[in-house]
Amino acid sequence: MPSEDRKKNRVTLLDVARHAGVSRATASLVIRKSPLVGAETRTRVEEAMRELGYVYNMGAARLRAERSHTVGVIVPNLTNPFFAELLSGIEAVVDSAGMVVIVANSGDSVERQDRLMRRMREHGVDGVILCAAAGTGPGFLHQLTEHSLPLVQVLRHISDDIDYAGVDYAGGMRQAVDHLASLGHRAIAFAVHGPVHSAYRERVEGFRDAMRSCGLNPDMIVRLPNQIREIAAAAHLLFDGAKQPTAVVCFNDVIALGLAAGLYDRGLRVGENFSLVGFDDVTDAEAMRPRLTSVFTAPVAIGENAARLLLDRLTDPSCQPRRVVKEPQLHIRQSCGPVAAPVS
Amino acid sequence: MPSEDRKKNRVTLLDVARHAGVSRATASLVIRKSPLVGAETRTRVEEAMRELGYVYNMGAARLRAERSHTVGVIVPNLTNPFFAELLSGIEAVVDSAGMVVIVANSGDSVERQDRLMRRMREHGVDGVILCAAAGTGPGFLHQLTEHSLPLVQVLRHISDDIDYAGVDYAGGMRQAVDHLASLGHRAIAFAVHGPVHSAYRERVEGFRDAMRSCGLNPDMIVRLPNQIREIAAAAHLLFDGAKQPTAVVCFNDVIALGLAAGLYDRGLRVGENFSLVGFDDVTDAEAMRPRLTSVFTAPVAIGENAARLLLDRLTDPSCQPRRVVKEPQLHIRQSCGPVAAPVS
DNA sequence: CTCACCGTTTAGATCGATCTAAAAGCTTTT
DNA sequence: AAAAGCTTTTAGATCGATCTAAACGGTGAG
Repeated sequence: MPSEDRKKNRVTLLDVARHAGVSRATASLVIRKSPLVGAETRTRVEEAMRELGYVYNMGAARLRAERSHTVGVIVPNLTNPFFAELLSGIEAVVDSAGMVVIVANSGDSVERQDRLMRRMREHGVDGVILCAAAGTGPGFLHQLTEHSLPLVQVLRHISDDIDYAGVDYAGGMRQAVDHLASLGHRAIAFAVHGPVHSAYRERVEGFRDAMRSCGLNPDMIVRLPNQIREIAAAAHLLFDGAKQPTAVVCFNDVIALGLAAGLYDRGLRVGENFSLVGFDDVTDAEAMRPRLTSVFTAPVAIGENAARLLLDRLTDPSCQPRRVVKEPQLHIRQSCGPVAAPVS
Repeated sequence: MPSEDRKKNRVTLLDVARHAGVSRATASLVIRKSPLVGAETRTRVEEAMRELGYVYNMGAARLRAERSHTVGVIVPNLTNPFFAELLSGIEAVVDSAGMVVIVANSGDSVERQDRLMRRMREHGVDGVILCAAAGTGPGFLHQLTEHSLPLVQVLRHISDDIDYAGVDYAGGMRQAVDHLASLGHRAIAFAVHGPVHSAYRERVEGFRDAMRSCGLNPDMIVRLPNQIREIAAAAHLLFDGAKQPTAVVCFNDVIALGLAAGLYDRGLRVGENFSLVGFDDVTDAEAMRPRLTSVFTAPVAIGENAARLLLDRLTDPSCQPRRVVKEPQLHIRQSCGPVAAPVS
């Protein structure tokens, strides 16, 4: 019977209102669960929505209300499992606040990051969670907040004036070094790779401070290839220096896994005549043999923290900038042992 | 007064037009790179945009043009590195088409998936890439496409009438089984876990078919715990049956890594007296020792395929449903060897 | 009887872009 | 000189919601 062939099948709020015998405004109030509307009217409208199969049009709402129920997330690398877990934590909290996540990958390039940030603003996101690309200056961030775009830094810290959710890398390094020192190790190397950003510097400085406060030489820092598959073959770099390490702290678990493989290839037995500590504690740490002792940095929890920080700021845009820094935790497994005879 | 700034300071297309001495409509044409507008006018408008610091308002544009430049992606698990790579491939293609990705996590629950899909429609996404939660019926998908929502299935195949990007799991299984058979293995188990969905069934059936066509018993299917950390301890399940396997094909690399650890704990030497083939070829396959022989399923490329499929459908919504099925590739490394003396 | 007041409902303006159809400016043809 | 044809520009309607300020019906106080 209803053969009024509308160009679009789209059901609008006006259709719902008419069907329920009220005005557009009232129907709008029902949707937004306003207490202003009478109980009987409410049920009538809700029923009409159901009968017509109405779907809310955020786009129209956002235009008027200047609220998009959308948050942007920019990370430097989506394939890294660590960022995947971070994203997962963010998504969970954002979703439960009834909002959605727009995700983008800066590939650690500031130019791309610039473009993406512009796109985020074009899409009218209510706020952005940013793991800044290496080389991002504080000016870039302040420029955004001055455009009154709520912003949260995650994992990489650029400016004190802007919310930040991250990890106490220095504390994590202290735990790793203390653990190795307590096993008798004195020549401990630090294996790094990847782009240089605030988290990188914090880890390196954290390692050096920890070594110094144990009275050990903090300068055995070994740079490895960025390509994951080249790490194993580069394990020899650990022993190219003057002083021969008996243990190594790794910048992350990717390096730890690569080095474990490379050390195995060189005939060393990790956990017996060489010790290895990872960083991040990805799920593989538990799966490899020997099980990897690693500093757990709880990426999912950090993502949740970042999202909560942003949601808080959305409700009160003028509150003081906050820092939420999570204490990591050393998970001791099998990859470290007492210091053994020096290796040739 | 930053909140007031937001309203007052917002530069609209009208401001740009006035500043350039043209009408709103002309300015709009310039933005959309229409050939209709004169060269001199174009540069004048572009200059005005730059001077005023104009940012495009997608929200307003979408309302009128019914195009949001947004695609939804729903995956069953964000923390799984495999899906992270998939997402990465999708994001790259979508981004280079000038659109953005809204990502959501169904947690393999059809109820959540239902909610998320509704939210996607509320946000007016132009299309959705869906890795359907286990238990999703074809009716759910058809209901969506009948609402004229462009849809692409990825990795899990529910309906033939809807675009699909995935992997030839059966072909991958054939390669894995053939490889083991050529090494002399005749008692080959298949280790599975996780929820049952189309990809699950395809892998299981692929394995069974491959075994049958080698004249081998296809029924040694061993179910392992879903929890990653429990897999290693469950390795004994492989040997609980009547027939003792000399090799195992794994449902994915997560299982392979877990079993490798568990077999090591039982004193078996993978690649020497027991053989192991993984599936997916995550980056860790290369990093573990012995290096894992695994079937590479190219998640990034599949994500790219899915995104391209969706973009094509957006430009021509009425084209025939297509299937893009990628052929996986067996990466032979060190975890398989010739059949050895039966294990006790 | 009027007025103020309450909870509820509504008409009409509004957000910032795009679309449509027509006008304006120019050249070329009749 | 008028008509026709082309390119370029524009006014005004429009998308589907929210916001504002006022109206509405009913009650109780003055």
